[in-house]
Amino acid sequence: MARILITSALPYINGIKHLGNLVGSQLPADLHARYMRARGHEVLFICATDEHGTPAELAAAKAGEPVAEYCARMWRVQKDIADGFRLSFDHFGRSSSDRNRRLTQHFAERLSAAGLIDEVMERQVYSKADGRFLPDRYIEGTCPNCGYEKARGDQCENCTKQLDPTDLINPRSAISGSTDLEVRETKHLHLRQSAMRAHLRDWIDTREGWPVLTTSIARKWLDDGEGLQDRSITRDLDWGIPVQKGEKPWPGMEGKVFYVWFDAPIEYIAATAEWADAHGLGEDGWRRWWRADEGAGDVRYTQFMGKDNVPFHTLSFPATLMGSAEPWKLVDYIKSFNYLNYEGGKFSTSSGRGVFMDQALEILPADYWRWWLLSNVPESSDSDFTWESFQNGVNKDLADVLGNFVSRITKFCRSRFGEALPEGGAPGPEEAELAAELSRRLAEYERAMEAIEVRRAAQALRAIWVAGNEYLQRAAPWTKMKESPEEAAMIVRTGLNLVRLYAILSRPFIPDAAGAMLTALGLTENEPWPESAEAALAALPSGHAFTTPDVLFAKLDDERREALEARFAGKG
RNA sequence: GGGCCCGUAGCUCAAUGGUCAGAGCAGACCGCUCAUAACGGUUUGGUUGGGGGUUCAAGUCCCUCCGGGCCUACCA
Repeated sequence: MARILITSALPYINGIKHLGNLVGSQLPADLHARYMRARGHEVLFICATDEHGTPAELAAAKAGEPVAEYCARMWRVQKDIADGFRLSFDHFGRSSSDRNRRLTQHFAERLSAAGLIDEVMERQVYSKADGRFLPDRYIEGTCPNCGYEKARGDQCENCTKQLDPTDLINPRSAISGSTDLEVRETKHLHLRQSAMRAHLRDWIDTREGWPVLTTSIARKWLDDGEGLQDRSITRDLDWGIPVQKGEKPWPGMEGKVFYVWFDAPIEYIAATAEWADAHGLGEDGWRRWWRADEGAGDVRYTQFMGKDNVPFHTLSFPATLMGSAEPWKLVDYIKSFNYLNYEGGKFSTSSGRGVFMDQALEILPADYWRWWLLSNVPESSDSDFTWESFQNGVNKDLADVLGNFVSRITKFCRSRFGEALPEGGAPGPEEAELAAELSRRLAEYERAMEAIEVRRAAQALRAIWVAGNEYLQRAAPWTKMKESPEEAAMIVRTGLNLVRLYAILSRPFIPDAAGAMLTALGLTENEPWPESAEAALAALPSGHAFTTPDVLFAKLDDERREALEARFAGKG
C-alpha cells in the first residue's frame, strides 16, 4: 500500500467548462484516483475552483453580482456538475479560501526572505472609464502591422504578430470601449525565476519517464531567447489575495493582490488543508501529504493538466516551492494532455459550439461520456469529438459488447435456472482458456493503469469484455442444456462471475454502470480487486441470488444523433 | 519569426533500431439463436506524406521538402 496524492488542474470559476476541459485533467485524474483506491492505496484526490483574476471580476459584473457571491454560486454549479460526472474528489476547494490566503502570503514571505522577489516599477495601461488597469488582452486597437482593427494588446490574431499595447493604433478598452486610456506607473513583485533556472533545469532533467509534451514545454521556457524570465506575481485588482509578507503588511504594495497564477497552484496545498479542516484532522492531517519532513516522504504525487498549464506546473510552481527553502513535496509525475476539438474545430463558448458539461449530462448519463472521452483522450496528439464517433463508440463498446453480455447471461440464467447461480458441473478446458486469456488481459490492463496510459487501458478493458462474449460463444450453454444441464449450469455460473469481475474492473471508467451490475448481483462496492482470474471466475458460489438488471446502456440512434449534431453546431 | 509535436489500412490509433508493420471501427463472407437486429469466426485493405542518407537491419535515427496542429510568458 502506497500513499497517492493526485491533483487535477483547477477549473477557472468563470462559466461552465466544456468536454475538452473535462477530458484534459479532471476525468483522467479521477480514473487514476479510482483505480488506485481500488488497488487498496491510500489516495487523496484534490481539486478546486480557480477564482481570482480579471475574468472573474468581469463575469461577476456582467451577471450583476458582487464577485464573491458570483464565485460562491459558480463554485456550487461546478461542484454539482463534477458530482454529476462522478468525479471522486476527496475535496473540491476554492482558491479564495482563507487557507489559500494564508499559505500564499506565507510563500511570498519565504520567497522574499530568500531574496527571490524583486520590486519592479512597471508602466501599464490604465482605463479611467473602467477604473482599472487593463491586462494586455483587454486592450484593443488597430494592428500597426496589418491594419486589423480588432487586434489585442498582446498579439494580433489576424497576422499573429506579437504586440505591445503601446504599439496599437487607436487603442481602446475591450471592456468598455473607452479610449480614455493612459500609461501609469505601478509597482509589482517579480518572482526571480531566472535565478532558479539552473536548479529548475537540473530538476526537470532528472525526471524520468515524463511525457515528451511535459518536458519539451518546460525546456522551451527554460532555454527560449534569454532563458527563463522573471515573472510578475501581483496585479492591480480588488478580487484576490492581498499582497502581504505572511501576516505582516508589505509596504508599497497596499491595495494589490497576488496574480492568479501565483496563488492557484498553492491552492493544491491549501485545498488539502481545507479537507483536513473539514474532517477535523488537524495540521498534521494535511502536512503529512505535503511536507517531506512531516511524513510526505513516501507520497507519490501526480498532477493532471492540459498542455496550456504545463509551464506553470513545471517551472513557476516548483520555483515557488523550492524557493521557499522549506521541504515541500514536489510533483513526481506530470501527466499532460493535448486538446480535444469538436467536429474538426475548436470548442467555442462565445458561439455555442460544442458540448458543455451541464448539457452533456442532460443528454446522456455520465458513464457514456466518461467511456468515450477516456477511450479517446488526447494523449499523444489533439483528438476530435464527433457525434458519429461518439455514437459508434458507446453503441459498440458499451451497449453491444458489455451491456449485451450482461443481458444475455442474466436472462439466459433466469429463463433456464431462475435468478440464482445454478449448481453442478466443474470447470474444464474452456474455462481454463478463458482464465488464461483474462490473466493476460488483466495484466495488460493493470500495467496501463499503473502507467496512466489511458487509451491503452481502455483497450485492455474492452478486450476483457470481449473475452466474455467469446467464451459464451465457444461454451454455448444453450446447446449444452440439451445434453448436459450440469455443464450448462457451470458455464452460466462462470458467466455470472464474469459480470462481477467486469463490474470491479470497469468501475474506474464507468462507476454507475459498475454499481448497477454489483447491485444486480446483490453485492456492494466493497468487492475487492481480483487476486487472479481463476479465483474471480469462482468467487460467487452456486445458490447466490441475483436480479436481472435493466438494459445497462441504451443505444444512441441515428435520428437523435443528427438532432444533437444540429443542436451543437454553433451559430456560425 | 522561433520552438515543439504529429503524418502508418477508408476512419481512430499501436508498434525498447530487429520475425511477415498490428488492433478496434467500417466493408465482405460464414456461423450462432442465449442476448439490446446483439454475439462469434474468417477475410479484403499498406510504396508507413515525398526525396536523400546512416546501418547487417529504418515506420523508428540524421538531413531536406510538403502537409497538419500546438505553444510563444498579461486569458486562465
